[in-house]
Amino acid sequence: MTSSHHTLDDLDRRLLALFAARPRLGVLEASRQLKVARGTVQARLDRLTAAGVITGWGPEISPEALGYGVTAFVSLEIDQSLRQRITAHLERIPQVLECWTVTGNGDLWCRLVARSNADLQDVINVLVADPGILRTSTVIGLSTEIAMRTQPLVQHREPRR
Amino acid sequence: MTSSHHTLDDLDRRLLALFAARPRLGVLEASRQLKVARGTVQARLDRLTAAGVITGWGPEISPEALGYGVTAFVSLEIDQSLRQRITAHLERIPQVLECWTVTGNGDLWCRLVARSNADLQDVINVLVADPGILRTSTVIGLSTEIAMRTQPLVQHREPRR
DNA sequence: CGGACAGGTGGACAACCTGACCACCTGCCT
DNA sequence: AGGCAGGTGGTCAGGTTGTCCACCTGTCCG
Repeated sequence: MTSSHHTLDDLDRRLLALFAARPRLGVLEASRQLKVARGTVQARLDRLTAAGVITGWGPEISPEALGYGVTAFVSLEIDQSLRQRITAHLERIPQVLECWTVTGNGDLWCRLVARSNADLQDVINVLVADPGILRTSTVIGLSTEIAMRTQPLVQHREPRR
Repeated sequence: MTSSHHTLDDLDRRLLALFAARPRLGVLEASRQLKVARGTVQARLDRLTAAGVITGWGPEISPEALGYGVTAFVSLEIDQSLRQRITAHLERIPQVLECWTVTGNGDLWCRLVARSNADLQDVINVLVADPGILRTSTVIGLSTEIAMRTQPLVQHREPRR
């Protein structure tokens, strides 16, 4: 089931930590710092990418720096038969950054951003324009306690089971 | 208030779209594709970074590929006076990928990952080990309808107001 | 035991890219 | 008119990349 997943060894972890800290580092420089051959770093990177562990190197964008200072989480209760259309609808709204189908009453769960609380209202209005959306409940993010991170997970050594 | 934010022009947008599509592209190659001088690309990138729009170039890691196939969202109701200690506690749990203070009953909102539903229970047990956590409610992510994205926002042209 | 195999090493090469300059042009604000 | 930010092409030396290669090591297996 949760079968084929890549298991990291120590070098992988050091590699990922290094690149997380200094992403624009070249392969050669990285190999020097890790004290391994350049080819090794290259091979590891290729393998991690092939395994899907590394999904990209994209520039990370801060919505906040673009003026979208408000983040909100919205639960949507929807007409299940219209799910397809609704997700397509959501996809078309740029302020919807993320969306999951979840267990519980809220059938869908979305992350929104907006320029202000007033703007948030506008965004939600666009969002609920689809009549397949029966009910929504919104929660506003006040402050980030832990920003999205994966390094602790990467560095985490699962105890032998 | 939501004052100083960087406004993107057309070139910025094209630049970001290009690098989002092919992140490992060099500055020179990018300048060719965008048909501008190399220095321009360099300057834009520097400015976007200085403005905080680009926050990083880190390798993006897929928890899923590492075997953490279960994602859950947890709302925590906490003893407010212990907030500090609690967030410190959460920070120490690798499976907590993200955490916000939010409006509403759930005082904190967290994103967790786990290797399986059984493992999720273990993670939650660790999480609620802190007695300052009064109540939790968990919702499991069943499927990703829209994966975390910022490009639509970047490409979005706000209508003149 | 001997082989096959994956993965590491160090070295070599030409082709290419980077960072740091420069002089110069343009549009815009004052 | 002057100042200034930002764009353009160009130069340069030095570093980096992709791609080979031969070779070594540990492990799994018939």
